[in-house]
Amino acid sequence: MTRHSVTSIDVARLAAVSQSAVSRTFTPGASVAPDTRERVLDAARKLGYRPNAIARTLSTRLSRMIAVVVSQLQNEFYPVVIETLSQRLQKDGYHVLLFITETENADELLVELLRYQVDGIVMASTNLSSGLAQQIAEARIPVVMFNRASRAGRISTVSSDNFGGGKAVAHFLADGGHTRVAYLAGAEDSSTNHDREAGLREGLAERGLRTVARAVGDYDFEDAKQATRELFGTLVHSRERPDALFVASDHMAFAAVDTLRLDLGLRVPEDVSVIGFDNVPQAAWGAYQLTTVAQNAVTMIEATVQMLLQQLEDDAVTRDHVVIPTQLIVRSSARVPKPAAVRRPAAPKEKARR
Amino acid sequence: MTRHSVTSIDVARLAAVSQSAVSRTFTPGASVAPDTRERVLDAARKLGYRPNAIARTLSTRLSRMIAVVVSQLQNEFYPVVIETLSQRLQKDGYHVLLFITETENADELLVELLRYQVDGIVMASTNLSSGLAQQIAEARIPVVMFNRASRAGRISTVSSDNFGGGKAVAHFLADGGHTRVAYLAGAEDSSTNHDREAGLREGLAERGLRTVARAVGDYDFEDAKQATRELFGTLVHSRERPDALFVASDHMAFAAVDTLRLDLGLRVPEDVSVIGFDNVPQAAWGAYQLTTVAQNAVTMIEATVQMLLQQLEDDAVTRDHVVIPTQLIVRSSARVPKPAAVRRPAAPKEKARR
DNA sequence: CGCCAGACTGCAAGCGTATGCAACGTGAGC
DNA sequence: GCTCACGTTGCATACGCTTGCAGTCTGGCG
Repeated sequence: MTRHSVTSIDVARLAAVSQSAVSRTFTPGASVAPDTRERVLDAARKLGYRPNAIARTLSTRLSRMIAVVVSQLQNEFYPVVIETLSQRLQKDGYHVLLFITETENADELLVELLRYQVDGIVMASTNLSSGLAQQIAEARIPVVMFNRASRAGRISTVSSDNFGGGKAVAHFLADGGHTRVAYLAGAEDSSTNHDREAGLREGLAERGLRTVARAVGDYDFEDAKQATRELFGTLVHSRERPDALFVASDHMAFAAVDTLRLDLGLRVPEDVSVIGFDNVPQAAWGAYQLTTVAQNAVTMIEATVQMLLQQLEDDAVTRDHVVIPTQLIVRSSARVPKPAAVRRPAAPKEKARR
Repeated sequence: MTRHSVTSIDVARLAAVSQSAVSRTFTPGASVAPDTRERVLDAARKLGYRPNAIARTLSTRLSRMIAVVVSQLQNEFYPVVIETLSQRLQKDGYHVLLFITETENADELLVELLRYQVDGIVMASTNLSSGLAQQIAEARIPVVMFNRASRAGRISTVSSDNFGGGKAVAHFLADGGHTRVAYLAGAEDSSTNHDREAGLREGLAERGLRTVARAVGDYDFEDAKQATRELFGTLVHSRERPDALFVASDHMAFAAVDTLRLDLGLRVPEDVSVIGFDNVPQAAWGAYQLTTVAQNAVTMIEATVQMLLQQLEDDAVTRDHVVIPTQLIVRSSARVPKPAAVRRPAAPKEKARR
């Protein structure tokens, strides 16, 4: 009465071979004579045999499962990431054990997760205490931090060129004639937020400008609305009102645009230019047409998977930091520099996307 | 040199007890004397011992893993579902093995998945061949179809009252004085699409109306744009142009609104009322303010998990069909019936949501 | 004081597969 | 015809844990 109790032994019996032979026919690269293999496959088909991956894991110490830890699923960027990553891993025969954590610090979850003998871990927008990072390194299980730089230095990371992206925004805004740039920050303790802001500041500085205001949206939609009100609320009719807003994520940028238009009665981009970060699918939606910095999710994921697989292959935990270039996608939520006003070679224009 | 080679035997040795004792201290409800338990926990802590869930699974035949199969991750509804479901299952100590499939028919994936001895399966917006459904039933592993009615009758389902939702839309539109209602369909072979459309038709019929046009968007954004052009393209200036459009999902509705406004120069809702289905977070965004039929994801998931856990507990595969009520969320993408014009008790108004 | 129930504990047999090792058979090469 | 390499096979053990069973020990009760 147990679930699916057809084992390799049953198959062996029916095929009149040893259990080893059955195991071998299901192990790529093992030595089996063609006709016994046929006999085994026949028997397996007749009995509805499916190799037990759990038992195999126990024996080989390889589960072919990769843990993916994500927070921030409300951010439209992450569904795309999960989808792409999952399919990419499936292509290589790996399976995704998904963990969603509300908190950024996922230690307890991770401990739970390690029990499952996952072959590797991808942490997307999640941090790891250095203590646990240490433990994991000792357990020799490869980890890649996706879209986060680690504080615990021993861990590999894949991220976008957040600094460069911020800088590109600064140049674009400056070239567009904006002089009062505000920044709507994400989570203060995240490397993404930090780098994007630093890039913005440096880029502005290069043009003799600096940010005139700043508020924190914590990568949250509602918080971003509130932050936008903080930034603009009292200045709607003032000359001191910012004329541009760089938002640390598209997700928050939508909130900002809504608030500017509907709560505060400002026009985007006529009164305020808004630029986001991520280039989520919704940024292309007609009502927002968000100018934004694209993260190349596919490339980032490819790099992530490569790093992971490499480590698995070598059976060695290494450390590496890959930075993927970003690209400014120009739509219409921010005033576009007039060709004459461009002081540098034009910013890259939006490429065709499907 | 193996990964994490601390086993219960190591702990037993250090604590000077039998390996069984170690196992028992990590098995809730097992009989262990308080002081040996202490000794074991001490030793475990010293060695960094973590019970091996794989070995436990092999022994108990319970993996505490639930497979979740999803397609359509671009539809904003599913990230919400995955997040909620994942956290709900985590709460009960289950883990999510995630499979993303582009095709609606996920047979090959499922086979792969069954090797992992998952305790249960949730299929979200995915169909199962009846052959495989049969196999799974024989393997006695519980399955719940989420947001899909099964063709293979032996499987439990949880879905919204799609028919009722469609009907509510029909009444709302009719009461709003619309007379030329068009339908933008999802995937033709999906129960959701079928039921929503049937509800719409019946609701309209009750008001002496019927749909005047229909196109298929296949639950896809780009396809929905194209479908919208088909429906309105040649009729923009015609009196025969539909004055209302019911779209089978919010995801497609955004595409429809964009197309109507930007490609075709029509106003929403002044020229055309648009109503969606799902009530995804983006429906509340200022630029769309989509009137839509809410699916109560939390309730649906709770029902799903209950059905699953119940079956696991009873160790029996049962079949049940739960239908969760839907609710019309009135925003401003569709003309609202004037109080005087309402022929029935007013449609439920939008509730406060956070 | 003897007896027994009950709480602990350890032993050992699984759970289903992988794989090193030795045995076997075959054909090639001489 | 003999030897030997090599491809194939089966045996037996290991992977790390759970759990039925039987034994030990304790305290309570008559």
